[in-house]
Amino acid sequence: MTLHERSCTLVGVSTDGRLLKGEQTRNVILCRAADIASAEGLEGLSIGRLATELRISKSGVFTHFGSKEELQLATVRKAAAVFREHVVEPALAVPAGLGRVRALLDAWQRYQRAPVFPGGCFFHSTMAEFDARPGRVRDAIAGSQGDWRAFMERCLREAQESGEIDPSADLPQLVFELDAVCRTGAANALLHDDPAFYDRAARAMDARLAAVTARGGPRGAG
Amino acid sequence: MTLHERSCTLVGVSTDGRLLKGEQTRNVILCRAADIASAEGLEGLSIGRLATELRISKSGVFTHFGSKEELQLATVRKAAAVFREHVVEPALAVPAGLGRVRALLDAWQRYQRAPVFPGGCFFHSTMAEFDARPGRVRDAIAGSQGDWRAFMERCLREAQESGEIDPSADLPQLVFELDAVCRTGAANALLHDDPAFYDRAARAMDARLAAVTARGGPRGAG
DNA sequence: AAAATAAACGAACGATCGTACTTTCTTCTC
DNA sequence: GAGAAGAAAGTACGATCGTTCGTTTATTTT
Repeated sequence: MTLHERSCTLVGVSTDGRLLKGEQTRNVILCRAADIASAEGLEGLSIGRLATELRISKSGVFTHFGSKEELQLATVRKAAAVFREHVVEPALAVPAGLGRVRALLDAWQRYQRAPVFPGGCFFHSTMAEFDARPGRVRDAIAGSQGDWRAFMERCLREAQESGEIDPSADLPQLVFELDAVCRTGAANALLHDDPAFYDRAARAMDARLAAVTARGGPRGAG
Repeated sequence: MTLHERSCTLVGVSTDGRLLKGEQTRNVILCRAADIASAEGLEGLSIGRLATELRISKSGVFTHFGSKEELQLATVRKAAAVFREHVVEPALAVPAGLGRVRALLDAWQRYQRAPVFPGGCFFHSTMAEFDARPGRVRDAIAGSQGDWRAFMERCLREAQESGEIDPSADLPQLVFELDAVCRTGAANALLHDDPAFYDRAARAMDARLAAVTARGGPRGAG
């Protein structure tokens, strides 16, 4: 292996491409961290607890990240990857247009209902936790949140350009309302232990979408 | 003063009706506690920090509540009282009907924008924090949340009964959507430090209300 | 003003927090 | 398989957490 090849390898990856032991452990830690943080928040996440639950020494957990803030940032990135896997990728598997929009919203609602995170959507929890706490963690969360809305808007725009969505529809506004309704539905369902809120959210989302897919052109501000 | 009169006096109130010193202090503590919790969460709220900021001894703070959970519960009740004062009472000052509905939504949006809590709406923060954490605190938050939606629905029903709102409108669904949009707008405004989200929320709320106040009867699922 | 009660203090507890070390063991590379 | 590199353990630190206690100071009632 030449020097150039060597310097190009990723950290945590062995010479023959497999994952290094440390990288596997790091991943195990982050999976658990995202689970905990979805229920207890990113501050409730503690290195000692992580170590106890995973039967690793506290310093063993710590050295993977170097600081709690770095652990929190890595956890946010991990959660974003999980979200992409469960929601974004299923949508990308469908051709652009209204079908993809439907696939996206379906996958999103399935993700909210399914216990992929034990404490509900990771981003709903942590966004409320950090929205008034400036810093790198908040920025990371805000970034993920922005990416998500941008992706939703892109899917809607594709459907708009193919003529399946009213050309006069205000897409950022639509994205905002879909986001609001879906996340609030899931939060209420959890808080009141009542799945009916998922249905309310679904109904609202269907209505929003129906209002901009009517054949007869624009129909009010709806 | 008879024995009966004596036994009927409230705790923390002196014989001549004034507030006892302890009750005043307790109130000061709870005001600060609600402020902190709106930004840092009810778990981030710590007795030691409360004591330092208010220049009271830690034990002095503690004995007012007896446990952290009791402090959290008292803080939730205090925040609910503040919310009522800022949002519910201004609406009750207006005669029942569509006018009261408008007053309610106005007061609510003003409350979200104004820094009555430094960390945004207390209930948005704490609901996301406790929605997956069973216990008395979650029950208290869920109760307040339910009361709030019930009150909103009552105002809407008054307007419906007076013929100002479409009789076929699904009020619980409308309440859910108004709630979702308003709270998410405020949360996003804080997270991204962008007041435009308040306007998005306002636009969505106006549209929802307009859809059920149209003179020509029901117009689609809106 | 005296007696009774309430409120606040100050010190200490065990536990846990994040972080910093050194040491031991495992894993990868050559 | 030897040597290098990496991962995990172990221990200890200062700080802060919620809580308990006994004491002292304020306030209220008689």
